[in-house]
Amino acid sequence: MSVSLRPSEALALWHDVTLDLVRDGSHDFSSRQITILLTIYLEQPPHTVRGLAAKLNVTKPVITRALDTMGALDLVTRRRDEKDMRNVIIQRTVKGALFVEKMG
Amino acid sequence: MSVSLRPSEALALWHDVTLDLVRDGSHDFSSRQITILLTIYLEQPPHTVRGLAAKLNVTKPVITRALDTMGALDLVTRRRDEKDMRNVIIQRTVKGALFVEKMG
DNA sequence: TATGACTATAACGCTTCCGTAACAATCGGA
DNA sequence: TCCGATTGTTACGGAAGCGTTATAGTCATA
Repeated sequence: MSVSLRPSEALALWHDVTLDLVRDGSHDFSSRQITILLTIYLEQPPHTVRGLAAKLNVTKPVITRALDTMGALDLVTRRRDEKDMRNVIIQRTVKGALFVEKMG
Repeated sequence: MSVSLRPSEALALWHDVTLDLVRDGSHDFSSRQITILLTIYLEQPPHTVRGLAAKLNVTKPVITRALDTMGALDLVTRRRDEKDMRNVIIQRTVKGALFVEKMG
């Protein structure tokens, strides 16, 4: 299944999605949080705090805090890297996958 | 010009756009603010504070605050309704139109 | 093993946003 | 002409995010 759309229609589609997210009111994510979530679920793993911070051009505490809040909602999980215990590997969850898929 | 895409590709596109917005760091809008902005520029006017609040399912002060911050950036303007001085009509600006178009 | 580099996180003060509640201005009908 | 209803805004206390800085744990190498 695919759709064909012009930029204006893409904006309208985007508008509809964010409108639903805002109207729903269940979660109140910031733009950064949504971007982090999409990065985790759309780009190839493994993801680390440092890697995400570098990719999004933000500081590391921003990533840590976002993972805290999303982890509390069970949208993301953290695990220490067995190979290098300094690293933290961000893992996807079923709930998070369903959430992202729902956006699509 | 148009593109054809499946839901997963739409998510990827969305990801790219928000990623650019976050990486750029020029403005740091919340999801609500972006949704309000898109509503103003994509849906048919006139827009009022009460109307936007009802449509987005948020309280009126949320709209007022968003209009304050976006008005400071010249992305939106307010004007009293001549017919009913209680109402405030939200108007688009050239700068705001360019910003929204840039997103598309 | 001792030291410096590197990772993620915690602590701090600051800013911004939230919802509730109160407020002033305006409308419209009794 | 009042007076209740409606509109947008402001005030307030609390919650959450930010960047900088400091800290604890881990690695790697001399």
